[in-house]
Formats: sequence, structure tokens, C-alpha cells
Amino acid sequence: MWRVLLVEDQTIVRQGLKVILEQDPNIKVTHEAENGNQAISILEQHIIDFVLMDIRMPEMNGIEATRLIKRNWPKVKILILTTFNDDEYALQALKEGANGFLLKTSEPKKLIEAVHSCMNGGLTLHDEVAAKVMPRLLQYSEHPAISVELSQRELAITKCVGQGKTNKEIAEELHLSIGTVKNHITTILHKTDLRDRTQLAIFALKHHIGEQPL
Amino acid sequence: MWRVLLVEDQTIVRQGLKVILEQDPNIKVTHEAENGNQAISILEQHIIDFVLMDIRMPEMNGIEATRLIKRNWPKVKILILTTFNDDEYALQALKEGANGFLLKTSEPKKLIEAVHSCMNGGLTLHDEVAAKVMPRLLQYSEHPAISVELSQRELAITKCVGQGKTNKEIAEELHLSIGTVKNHITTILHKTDLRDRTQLAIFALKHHIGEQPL
DNA sequence: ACTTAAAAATGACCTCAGTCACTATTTATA
DNA sequence: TATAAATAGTGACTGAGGTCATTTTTAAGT
Repeated sequence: MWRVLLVEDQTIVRQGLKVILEQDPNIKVTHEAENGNQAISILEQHIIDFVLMDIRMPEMNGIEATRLIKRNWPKVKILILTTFNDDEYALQALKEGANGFLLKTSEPKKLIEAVHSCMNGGLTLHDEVAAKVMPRLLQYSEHPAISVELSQRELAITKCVGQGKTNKEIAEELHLSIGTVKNHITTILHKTDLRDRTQLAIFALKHHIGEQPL
Repeated sequence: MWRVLLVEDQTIVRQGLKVILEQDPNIKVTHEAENGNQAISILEQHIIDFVLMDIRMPEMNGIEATRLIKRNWPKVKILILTTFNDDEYALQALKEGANGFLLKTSEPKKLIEAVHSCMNGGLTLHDEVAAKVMPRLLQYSEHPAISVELSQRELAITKCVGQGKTNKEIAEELHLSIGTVKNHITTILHKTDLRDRTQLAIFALKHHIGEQPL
């Protein structure tokens, strides 16, 4: 039996949600709150497994509340339920650790499925929201292909430059002389058609050199 | 009526999918292919609205096929259907423009819903896949809060440094003297507790200075 | 065995970056 | 009004960054 906290400022909507959720025998709406502040104090006093949260609320909004809840009760699952197909909100909420994002236009059955999914470690995204959010996220994860061949040493040095290290620090880390590091950098700059170490650092970050490829 | 192409190497699975899909009156499985190559040649000869694609196939896999299809027929919707809850595949497929990603463990009804969602511009992600993929994507989109106050000028200069410009170039762009640019950079480096322009460039990229906030 | 390329190193050389001190104007706020 | 902060500038100094020529060793490929 999951103890659910409803956070929603409109009483009628709250009542409706309660009726829908309690059609499922696993769900028991044990508490209700009208805003983020109330939600926090309920969490401080009672054991809650799941929070169903509206975004736009007076006092403290859903994003803020999500942050605070996830900070203090990381195990509590949070599903965001909102009227607006707003990718900005969705992204913020997910960053704060929300376990799902549904629109109020969804069917009741979807809502219950989403609760189950959340409780089982899933993350339910409303299809339309996902379609808006994913392109933006994917754009950040793109690493342009490296068009030039860099040797292992050169990659190691490029990585260091991308971490903001000086030639001296790089020399020490790789057990080389400063002159050698300089020479390598000259070679790298020629190969990559870049001008100086700053541009090389930018190159390293954009190509995620030194990280696990996504 | 949506004309659907099934791409799946196992005949039995293909048959099963066809039966499931055609329970929906809007869906007509007009063509079938055993691998990516066959899929491409079918698309070249017939009008297709929707492709349901397996990932692991002989000859040409689903990712590759997705790329080629989206390149040549960008309007065709593609839903990936796979046995494996593999976030690596999911990410690649989505990058190539796939309109959804479902596991074969999903219920038949979900599959049909996903087709509808795709055709209406949605993007259906299997909950478990989403739970794996989203944290990785969000990590890239994180911009740590800027802990120091930078003035407008300082932000403008930081942005330029993050684009790999020299002091001279910055001076010209902002109609300042080189000396002034240097002075600003000294101030910025003090405020941000950084050492040189390379570290500042890294700072600028990590904080996405000069971009629209996500 | 011969060739090619990566890797390592040295020294000379020059430029740009960054610091510092000091000045001056504008703007906002206590 | 006085004070602080942002903005803009100059000149002098130091050092790190980057280039180039040249050498040596090692490893891989034909």
C-alpha cells in the first residue's frame, strides 16, 4: 500500500484526483496539501511514499517543492501533474529529480499507470512533453565527430588543456618536460586548425574529450 | 489510414506485430522487411507513413536504418521496438530522430497507443528506458549556478573568451581598448577565482554563458 | 632491413596574456 | 551630496604560451 500525498491548490481537482487514484487498491491518499509549504510540513510529520504535485501553486510552486523534497527525502517519488504542456517546466522539474511528468488531459488510467511506473523505478513522460523536451536535451549531448587523428599522448594533453591546466602541470602529470608539452600542443593546434590553448580547451569540452562517450 | 512498414528479422514476431497493429482500424501494415536494406528499398518504391523497427537485425541494424530513413524521408515516423532495455541504443536511436522507443515486453495496447502518439507528433518512451536515459541527458544540460556577480560588460567579455577570441578581437567587437579588456579579465579572474583565460573559457562553457538558458 | 611516425627533449626566440598602479567619467544609491 | 561601483583608459613589467630547428629513441609496418 503506497501512502500518497496530493499537492494541488484547487480543492475540486484534488477531490477528483483522490477518487481516481483510490480506484487502485495499492494507492491510499493519506494526506493533501494546497501548496509546497504545506507539503513539506506534512512530509516532516508523516511517512509518505509518493507525491502527486501540481506545478502552479501559490506560496511555493511545484518546482521549488520538488527540489526541497528530493533534497530531504530522496526516496519519495514525485509525479508532476500540470495543465500546461510547458517544456520549460518539465525540464526544470526533471532536473530537480521528478519521477514523471503528466498533463491533466491524460486519461485516469494513464495516471494510475504512471504511479505504478514511478514506484517501480520508471519515469513516465507525457508523449507531447517528451517530444518537446527530448530535442533540446539531445542537442546538448551531441559531440561533433573529431575530424582529425590525435595520438594517445595528444589526446591526453588535450584533455588536460580542457581541464584548464598549465603546461607545467601537464608536464608533471604526464612525466614530461615543459618543452615537450609545448611541442605537442603546437602539433595539436596545427592538426585541429586552432590558434591557442583556449580554443583547444573549448574544442576538448565540445568533443567531450576525456569523458566516457555518451 | 496509416501505411505501416514492419522491419523485423524474425518472421514469427513480425506476424504477431501485424496481428496486433491491425486490430486498430487506422493502421494497415502494407509492407514488411527483414532488415534495414530491405526497408530502404521499400521506402523508395512505396509511400509509407510509419515504420516499426527492431534494433538488432542482420545486414543493416535499426539505428543505421533510422538515420537513413530520417535523412531521406524526414516525415516518416519511426518507432523503435526492441527486446533489450538498453539505454545506449535508445539514446542513439533518438539522436537519429526516432519518434519513440518501446520494449517488446510492453502490452499490445501500449504499442497501438504509441503509434497514435507518434502520428500526432508525440514521442513515446518506455518508462524504464526513460528512467535510464533522462539522468544522462540532464547531466549534460546542467549549468551550475554562477556563484559570483558579474557585470554586463564582464559577462560579455566572458562570453567572448568562451568563444576563443583574443583580447584584440574582443576589444574590436566591444569597441574597447586592449588594455581595458585586460583589466576586465583580471577583475573577472579574481571574482571567479580562476587563473587564466583558458579556465575562464571552460567556466563560460560550463555555465552556458552567452546562450539562452535551458 | 628499411621506412615512417610517435614520442621525448633542448634552446632560442617572440608575442600575448595578465598584473598592478593610477586616473577619470558615469551612474546609482544611501 | 557623498560614496561606491561599473566603465574606460594608459603604461610598464613579468611570465607563460607558442614556434621553430634539430636530435634521439622506440615502435610499427612493408
